[in-house]
Amino acid sequence: MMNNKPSAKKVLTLAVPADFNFWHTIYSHGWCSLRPFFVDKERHTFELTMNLQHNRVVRAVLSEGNEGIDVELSSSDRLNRPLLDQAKQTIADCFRLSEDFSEFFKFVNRLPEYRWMRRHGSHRFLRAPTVFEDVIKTIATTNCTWALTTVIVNNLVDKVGNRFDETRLAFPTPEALADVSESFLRKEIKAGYRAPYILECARRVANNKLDIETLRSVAHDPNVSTPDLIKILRSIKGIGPYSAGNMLKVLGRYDDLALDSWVRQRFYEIHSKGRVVKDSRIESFYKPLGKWRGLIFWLEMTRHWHTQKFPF
DNA sequence: GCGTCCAGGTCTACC
DNA sequence: GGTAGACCTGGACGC
Repeated sequence: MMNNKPSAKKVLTLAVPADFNFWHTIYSHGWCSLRPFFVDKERHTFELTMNLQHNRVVRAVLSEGNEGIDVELSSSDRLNRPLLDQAKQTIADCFRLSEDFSEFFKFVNRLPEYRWMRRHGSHRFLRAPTVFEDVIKTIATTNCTWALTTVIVNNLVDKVGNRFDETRLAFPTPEALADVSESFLRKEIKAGYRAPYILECARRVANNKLDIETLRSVAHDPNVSTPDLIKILRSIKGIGPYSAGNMLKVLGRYDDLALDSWVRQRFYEIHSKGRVVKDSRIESFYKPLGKWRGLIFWLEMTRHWHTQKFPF
């Protein structure tokens, strides 16, 4: 769908919880530097372009306001009440504004070495408008440099995404991705051996064989165990132990460390004077932190990012 | 300039 | 169940 002439605009403010920190949430992990997200360091705004109902593409420019998140919405279509509500809900989901962290704060408050996490405000993992987008981006992070991840995601958005205007596009829908060929994903998107994984996931979602968008609510269901949730995630080809752990955090479960080479290196620097240690050593180090260990681990590894407004 | 290594891993075959 | 090898790409590094 071509939305070349954005005509409708709407300005509003989203209320935020008391523990919310706008920039620390945006820089909670690397997602903010992957399109369609965009950090404008000159204007101090955060942009996202999203697919909404009936294939409409809406752009949101967000900034830190006195009363919450100031939002400027643009669309080529009339921003009627249902579209407006969906845009607000999508932004709230990306920032996970409805997630209650009071239990986490009580937990870290008992631990002097982690008490700073209560005031820090980077505990809400930024996530994409859809679980599908989070999964495809996670697959794009595996076994490659961050530079290649950026190339893959940029190509997906530029070549398969829904257009908002000349330069801004939303992430491809499962239906759009399901329609491309494996060779296109390999050669044009540079996804390499990940191509069949991306394609299979898109086709399963597009054909209603995988109900991926319910996973956010499933993750908050206390009756679903983490091993069961991992089993569901691992059923998606291309999602291995690291990717499942990363997805758990994005979904809202924190009892997995999601070890990759970057966090391992950070652990070595912080806790073993740069000396390489076994994964089991890292696991046992954080085991006493129970269901919050994945979150505490990540916040500790990335604490240095937040000494500046734009860490990367 | 060229070759090699490895990076924010996963899958499959084989034992 | 554990492990070795293959897999795309591109940047860093040594020569």
